[in-house]
Amino acid sequence: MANQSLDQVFAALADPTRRAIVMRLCAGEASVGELADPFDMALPSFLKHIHVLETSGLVQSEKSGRVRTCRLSPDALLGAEDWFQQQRAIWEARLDRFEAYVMKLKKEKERAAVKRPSRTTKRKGSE
Amino acid sequence: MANQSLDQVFAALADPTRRAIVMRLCAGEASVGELADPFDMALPSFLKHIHVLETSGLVQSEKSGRVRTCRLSPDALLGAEDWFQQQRAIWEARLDRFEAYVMKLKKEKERAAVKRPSRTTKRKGSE
DNA sequence: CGATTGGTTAGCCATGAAGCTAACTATAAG
DNA sequence: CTTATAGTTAGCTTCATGGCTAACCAATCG
Repeated sequence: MANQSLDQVFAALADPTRRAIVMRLCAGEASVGELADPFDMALPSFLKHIHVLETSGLVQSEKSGRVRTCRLSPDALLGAEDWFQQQRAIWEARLDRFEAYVMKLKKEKERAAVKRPSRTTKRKGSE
Repeated sequence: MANQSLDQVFAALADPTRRAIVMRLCAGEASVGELADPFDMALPSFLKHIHVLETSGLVQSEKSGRVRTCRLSPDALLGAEDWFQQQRAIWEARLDRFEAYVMKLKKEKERAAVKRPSRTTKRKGSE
């Protein structure tokens, strides 16, 4: 469910047109026509992008009269951002452990160097 | 250039298999075989995913002997995370402005209510 | 050397994504 | 009522993606 959503959010953001739309909507809501204006693209093609953004949950829209107004719905965006932050947390934890490991190795090497100087300490550093 | 890269990074992350690989690699490097093991997928299919991750810049790999070892290269990941943070910054700035605007409206309405009480104040709240 | 393991290449297929035009609906505007 | 505007639907083409099998290196192991 959340995975499904991540699939769709990332897929939606993989397209430069759609990223541009999201960026535009960050600055405030807009009608389909206003959104489509900067793009050299037929309206039906453009509408598909809007639809992709809607089904990904990144954008909501509502029609009043003959104009459809789109706004960003930031939840999906935040969800994706969370994913990055989780990965980064894991990554950084690992780096810390790795660094600690390297420091340990270094100290052991120093101690060994004191005990028996001049020996090409072979390091078996497979991760 | 950076846009091109964002395209590829987001496209890479739109696939659950590839996200799983990235998550796995956050915990440390691994060989192609180790990475492929949890997945019920033919090796050539799996290799394509690895390749997508490599061309997106998310993963680096190097072959020694007959085993190819993959590691995460966090730059692309951080680049994508930056994109989110920029959008969020813009979004939040807008929200602040919007809130200020609403507060202003509210105060004006209050002042108006004092001047001439009992009148259905029609709000022209477009944006 | 011969067999095994780990990865790779080539090529096929089905599906989906991204673009288009043409034609249609429905609300404003004159 | 008529026309223009804003969006929508249908249907087509083209190309990319994700999966497969079969066959092929190239290191290791026995």
